[in-house]
Amino acid sequence: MKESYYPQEIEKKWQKVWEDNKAFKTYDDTDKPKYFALSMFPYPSGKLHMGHVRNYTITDVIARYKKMNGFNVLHPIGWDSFGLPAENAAMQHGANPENWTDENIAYMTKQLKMLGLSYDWDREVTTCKPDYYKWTQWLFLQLYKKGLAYKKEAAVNWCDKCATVLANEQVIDGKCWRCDSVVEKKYLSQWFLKITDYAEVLLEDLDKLPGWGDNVKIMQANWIGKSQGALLKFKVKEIPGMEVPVYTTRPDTVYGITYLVVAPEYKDIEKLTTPENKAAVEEYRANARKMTEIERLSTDRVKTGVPLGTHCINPFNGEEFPLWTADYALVEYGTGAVMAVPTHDTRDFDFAKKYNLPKKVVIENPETPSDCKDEAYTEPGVMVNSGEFNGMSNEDAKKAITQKAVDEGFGEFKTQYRLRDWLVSRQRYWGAPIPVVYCEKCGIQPVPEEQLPVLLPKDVDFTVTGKSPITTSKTFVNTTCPCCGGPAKRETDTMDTFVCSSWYYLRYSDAKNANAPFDKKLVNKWLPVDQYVGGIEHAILHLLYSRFFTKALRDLGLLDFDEPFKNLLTQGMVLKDGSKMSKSKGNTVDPDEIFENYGADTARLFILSDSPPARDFDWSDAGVEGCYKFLNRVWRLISSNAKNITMDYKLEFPLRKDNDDLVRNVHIAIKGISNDISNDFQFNTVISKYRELVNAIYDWQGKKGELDNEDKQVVSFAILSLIKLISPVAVHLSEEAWSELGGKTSIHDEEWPKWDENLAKASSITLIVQVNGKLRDKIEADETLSDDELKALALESSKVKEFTDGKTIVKTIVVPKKLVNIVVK
RNA sequence: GCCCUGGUGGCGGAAUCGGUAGACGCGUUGGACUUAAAAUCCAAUUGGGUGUAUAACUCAGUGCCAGUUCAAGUCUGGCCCAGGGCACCA
Repeated sequence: MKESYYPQEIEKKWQKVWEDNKAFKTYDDTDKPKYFALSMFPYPSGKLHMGHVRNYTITDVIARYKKMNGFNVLHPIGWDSFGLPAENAAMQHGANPENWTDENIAYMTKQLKMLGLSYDWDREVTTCKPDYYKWTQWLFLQLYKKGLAYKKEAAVNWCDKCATVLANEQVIDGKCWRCDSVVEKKYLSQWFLKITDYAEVLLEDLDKLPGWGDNVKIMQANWIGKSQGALLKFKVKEIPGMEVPVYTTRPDTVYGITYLVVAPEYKDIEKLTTPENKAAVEEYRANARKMTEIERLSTDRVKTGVPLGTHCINPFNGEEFPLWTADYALVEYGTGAVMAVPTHDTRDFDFAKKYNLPKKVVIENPETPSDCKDEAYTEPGVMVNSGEFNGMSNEDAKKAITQKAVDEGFGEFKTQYRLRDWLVSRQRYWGAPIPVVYCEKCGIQPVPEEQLPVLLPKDVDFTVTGKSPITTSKTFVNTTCPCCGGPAKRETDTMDTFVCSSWYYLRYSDAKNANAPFDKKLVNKWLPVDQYVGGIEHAILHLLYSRFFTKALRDLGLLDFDEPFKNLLTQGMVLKDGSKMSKSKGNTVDPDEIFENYGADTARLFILSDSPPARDFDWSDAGVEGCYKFLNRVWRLISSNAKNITMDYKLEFPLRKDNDDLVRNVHIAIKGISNDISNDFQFNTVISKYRELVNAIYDWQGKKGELDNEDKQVVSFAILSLIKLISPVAVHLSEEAWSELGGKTSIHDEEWPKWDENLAKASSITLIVQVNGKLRDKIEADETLSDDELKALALESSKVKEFTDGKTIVKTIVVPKKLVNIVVK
């Protein structure tokens, strides 16, 4: 065995062996329990960044650990390879998005292999390949048949720079998630997936996910935004037969309504406007249209509005109140109309104050009644000025008032969600074509399944601006109607890439299936994913869409489970100098350089070492250096002992004290490391424990001269255990060392070491002695001593006596085998 | 404004149930080895104080203020700060 560590050479050597042997291929039929470990698959942007390295290393260590613990592990990888960057690159360089993508995949594949990741490459999936997107299209058609995909004209988010529409989930603070440009509203006819049908179950089933962090679950719950209230209908005084319905969560405040607001885009607004008010209303609406979403939704903007001239009648008390339009009412939520109660809603209060609209208190705290002159009263209280409901608590009144509305026919109980349907069409080339055609006679026609895939055309001009490159194809658009055989036009929109990524994890169970997206038996065998690892940025987007897909496909009978990801680990970001690594800041670290200078094992060790996986990780060059030194230290420990180590060692108890202590340290390490991995994958403390074990072996060795037979058995046990423990992280070093020491098979086929509970603790205990809760002495004691004996031992201590002399002992607390606290006065 | 997460040495962080605060590492300082350097190894490293200064001892200390307890980084109440999410959602 060579004396010094030479990572570049051994890493290359073993990577080739593993590839040639298909060392990490997963077979479907074994008796072992299954374990599906999955990283969120990458977009092939060009090169791996450190966030990828962190993500894939975490999952790889988990996969390897589970394999050593007897699981049949599925650990695949693939490419989320449709999307705008490829198309933009093509436009800039006159290239083809497909070539650009293929080159990136080839390069990144090489990097993944250099990292020593244990993927089953036979299950690789690539969403931009026809053998994959055929099934994306097929699934779209199944959703269409079920009424879960539909086309409608709606106000949608438009990003001018990306020249496409966006889903609500892709608009962050009124800006495009990808390019940060301000998003506009446009009225367009677009394809939607009916995720709102699943709003309730998507919310409820969050409770079935104890293996997800609360932060993610809360974010999803907020996004779904369930609220319960009432739908109330108000007759319009001036227009017989016309009603304005409003949704409210505060039916208890109906007696306090003093006006009603409709959104500027409200569908009946023109009917509700009197001729005298028409000009002012038109002008107000025109201004509202001009505003960006950001301006419009800013909460610190002064609220504005204009009256329509008409009035509604409050069915509860017969009062009349005016109708206004104001842009603080949102057309997309509820009915687009709001009943305004300035006394008990802060927004209505602001508006009423500005326009001098009346206020009427209907809820009061009896102890501190407020006239609501200075601010709205939004706390619970007792009903006043509310007819038959006076004296009731406002919480009870919500129900009672709604019930009255139900009984008298002007309202109903209503549950409202903020979640909107998922807009999936994109006016771009590089995506899965939406498989429908438009026929003048027959209307929208799905492409027959046997004609799938609808292939992306190649005769495309990528340099066009203002329209999707796909529309420049001479061969794509014109087709025949599958229904009447007459001329028809293909849909030129492609699908949001998030559609492709909403089912890729299912495809891994049966990646090569040419007859179906996946076999039902196989998908039910491997799924749900046991451990999913990825960035928090997908807390809503990908994770919500995937949950929706899984439930929809279950309802289509394609699979039998209802949640795709049993456990979710959201890893923190990789930072450098306290801020996120980015090209624009110039603080990136190139993984290739790290592999070249230190090797993949160092990179893997370091990326796991300093922070727990869920927390942000600050990259430091000194830290990498430290990990490299540690691996050298491990290597030297092994190589300098190579001649003393036998694979078939035997420990014969009792051992001499120093040897017994080393064996104990090994068991303590096995136990600690196993527990840390089981407990939320705390790899940072796992690595501390590697170091402690290595230090312990060095210390032991430092006190020895020539090793006798017992020493050799003990050091064999210690070092071979160390190699196993470190093998999921230092995958190459451990393989090389194992092989050099005479291992017949791969270290990665070994079993995880087990600990003996009796040996996984120190041979004696350190008794902590406190006086009045303060540490005064530590005494080495035999662990068999009883509580009384420990107490006596503590009282004998001279240090304790200094603090107890001349005082009365009030009581003594003994924590068995650990601590004695003497309370004195 | 609402919700979530966090706040521990110079730094990253550790600390099953409330029971030795600061594991492990980075950095720093001193030393050994060397002609020298690198590498390696050894030692010190929360702050203040007493001190025979290489010993030994002592007080304070986990964002702030209270509380519960024999005992609080850990539990309770009230604040402050940082990061993240949502936000005119009626």
